[in-house]
Amino acid sequence: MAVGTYEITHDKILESGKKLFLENGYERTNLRAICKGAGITTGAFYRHFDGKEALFSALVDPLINSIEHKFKNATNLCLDELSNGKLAALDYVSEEAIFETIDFIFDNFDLFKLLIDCSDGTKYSNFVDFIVDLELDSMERVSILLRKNNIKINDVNNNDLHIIYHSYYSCLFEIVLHDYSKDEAIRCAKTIFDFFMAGFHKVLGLS
Amino acid sequence: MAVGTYEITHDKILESGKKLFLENGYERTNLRAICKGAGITTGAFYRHFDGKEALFSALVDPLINSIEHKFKNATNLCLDELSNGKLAALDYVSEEAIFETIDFIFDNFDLFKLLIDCSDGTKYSNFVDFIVDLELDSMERVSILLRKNNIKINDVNNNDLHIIYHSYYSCLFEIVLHDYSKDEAIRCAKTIFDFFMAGFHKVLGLS
Amino acid sequence: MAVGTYEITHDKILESGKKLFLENGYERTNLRAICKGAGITTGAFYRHFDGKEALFSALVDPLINSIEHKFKNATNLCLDELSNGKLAALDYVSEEAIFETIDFIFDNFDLFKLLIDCSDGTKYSNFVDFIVDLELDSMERVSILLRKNNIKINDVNNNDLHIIYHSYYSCLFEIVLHDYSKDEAIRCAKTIFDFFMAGFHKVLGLS
Amino acid sequence: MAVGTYEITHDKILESGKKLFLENGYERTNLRAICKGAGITTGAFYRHFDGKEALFSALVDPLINSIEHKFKNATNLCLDELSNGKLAALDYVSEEAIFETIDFIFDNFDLFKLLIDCSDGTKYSNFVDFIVDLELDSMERVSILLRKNNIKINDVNNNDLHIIYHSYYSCLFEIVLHDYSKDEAIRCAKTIFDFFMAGFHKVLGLS
DNA sequence: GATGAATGAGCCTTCATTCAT
DNA sequence: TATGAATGAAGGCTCATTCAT
Repeated sequence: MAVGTYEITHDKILESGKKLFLENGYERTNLRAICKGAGITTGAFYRHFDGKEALFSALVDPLINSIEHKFKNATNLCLDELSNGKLAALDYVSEEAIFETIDFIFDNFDLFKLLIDCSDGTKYSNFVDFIVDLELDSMERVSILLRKNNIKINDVNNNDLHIIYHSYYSCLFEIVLHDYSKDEAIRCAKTIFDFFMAGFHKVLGLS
Repeated sequence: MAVGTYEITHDKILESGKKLFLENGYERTNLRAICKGAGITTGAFYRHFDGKEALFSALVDPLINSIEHKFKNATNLCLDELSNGKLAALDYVSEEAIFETIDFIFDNFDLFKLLIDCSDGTKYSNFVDFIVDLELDSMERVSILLRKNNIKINDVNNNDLHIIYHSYYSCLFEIVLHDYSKDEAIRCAKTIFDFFMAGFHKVLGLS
Repeated sequence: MAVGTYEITHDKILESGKKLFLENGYERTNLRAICKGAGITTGAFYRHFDGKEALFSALVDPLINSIEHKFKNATNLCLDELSNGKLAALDYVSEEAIFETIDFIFDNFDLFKLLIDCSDGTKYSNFVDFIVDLELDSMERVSILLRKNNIKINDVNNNDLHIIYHSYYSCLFEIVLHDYSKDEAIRCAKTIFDFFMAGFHKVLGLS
Repeated sequence: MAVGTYEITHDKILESGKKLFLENGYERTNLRAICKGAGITTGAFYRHFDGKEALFSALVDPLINSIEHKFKNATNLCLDELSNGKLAALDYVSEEAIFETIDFIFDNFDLFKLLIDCSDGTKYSNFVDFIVDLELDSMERVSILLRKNNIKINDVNNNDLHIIYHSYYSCLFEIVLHDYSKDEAIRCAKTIFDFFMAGFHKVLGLS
């Protein structure tokens, strides 16, 4: 598969942009620096992206889509199993699931860092809230099914839940962003899993 | 105590700065607007503050100092009591303590919001980490004393603790920043207290 | 009346802008050149005007308002006299009136040139149409009154009238913009008055 | 006559250029858009035209030449007939002639619109003046001959004549540019013919 | 001491044109 | 010969800060 100069430059811009956004944040990064980093002039940039925000989006949108997809799939899987009477699906927030998430974050380390730490001034500045909303949507659909199956689950105020899940995801992201090695991250994840599961059981009233 | 025009102007600048930083964030707020809001000229501004960042510091440093002070006092009190054999001090992260914290945050609502949500681009952008470091310093000194008294407490990796406490404080701040009324905030705090205490007990191995 | 440096600079910008807009047209004039002509930096410019188009508006709006005012007054005067039975008011497009108009255009020579020849790219690019609309509005109100007084006036298609009046006003403006001396302009106006009056009488069926 | 791909591309560029110039005017149209519209690359464009202005010229020059030709022919015809004693030639500004002109403008609608409304920023921006100069040249030659034949014709100042004819042609073009249907345009032309003929007779002193 | 006009470097973006491939 | 990526100068505009008055 031949790769033309367009693709090469395109990637150089993405790379340079990612590097500088990570270093300085979105707003404090200027286009000239990105272009210099990519070895091109500012004029050339606009052949590849519509502007600074578009570059940020190009970096980050694939991850956003991937996350949405993952949530949708996980939820559907969970609902299917519950419909089929397999209550074990409840454990979809299992230790295993967390490790998968850690894996996923590690695989997209830079992009997560971009979204969490460097997105101030873009439409992505509330990324964690976006994730939490996905989670709560999913949770609500699962809860309805659980109650139909006469499984008790505490009725927690939705805003409180939001805050708790915000905390949970922030925490997950912190693991990765703390410059842990992956092994350390996994060890840490175990601790955090214990920590939060205790909380979830307490608050949601899971047995 | 007479208050001269200097002080009046000074306060007006602080107020205008606070208002605009809260609305737009540090970076997207411009000095001219702050001056206009304070009813002064840009030239006059520099008689009061060394620049934009200095204004932000002036707003926020008192709170920072106050927090440092509070931590130091609480820690010393705790250590004193432990030295005197009163182990109940362990409960200093009690429900009551959380309510005190909530109170404190509410009393300094704007400044906390400034530090947490609007400090991007200043040296305060990692405010929560600063808080967590205070907490962990305190904790370490307490732990040492506890172990001397043969009270078992799990040995948790310091970075993991950092992450967990980061999560904890983020969560506390979120309560306030969610535009809850104070009553709602207190109700929410109860939930969150239950949630996190479960986690702390689990991870620290408190009985 | 003291004139501060602000006013001096303000006027210098207006002057420089007018000069360059007249020389190159709105679009081909750049702000840096205007500023250079005014002896200031681009930054200083924005203390005086919100931007390039705002500068153009500042130059031209007083004239626009003045024209609107003139039309309103003339129309009301005419309607009053007609109501009082003074049919001579019909002659408000008299030779005398044209000379007044010529005077007025000469007194605002640069601004008219700006609006007619140099406004491409601004919201004023259809200035002559604006004038014609004022004229036709006025005309319609007068016509209604005339017909009430049983004075016959041909019913000309409104679009045709628009075109004719467009032609008439373009012509008036051309007199001035042709770099005539005022004396020559007045002589020319006489010719043009004869020319157009013949046409108006023919088409409107005035006796 | 075979038409190669070169010719096809050439025409596509002309078409795309015409379309976009008409939509946005010369200056606000950019070459990249023209190329995109023609389905070619910017590089290819320069194989066909020397630049943006050259493209505009290529669109418009044939019409300019055709107009010049028409004027020359009409003048010569008129002069011939006058030489032969056929004074009726004077009527070459007849109703019929106007309709012919209207026809001609309609047949070249886009190009006229280009020259009149969209040529700002090109050397064609004073198209109407160009036409008027042709008319006046012609007129002068006819006038000389008329006077030789002892036919009286008022001696009108040349600049005044320029202004009047400018008005006349602007008006003619307005008919077409007003988005009239052809039938409406012809009706309007009748009105305008009456209007201007009255003026011409008055000013030139034609019987 | 206060004023506020001015600075000047910097920002993002546009575009006719060129030239290595 | 055609491509289209790249140029590079210019555009309008912003803003923390300075300094003559």
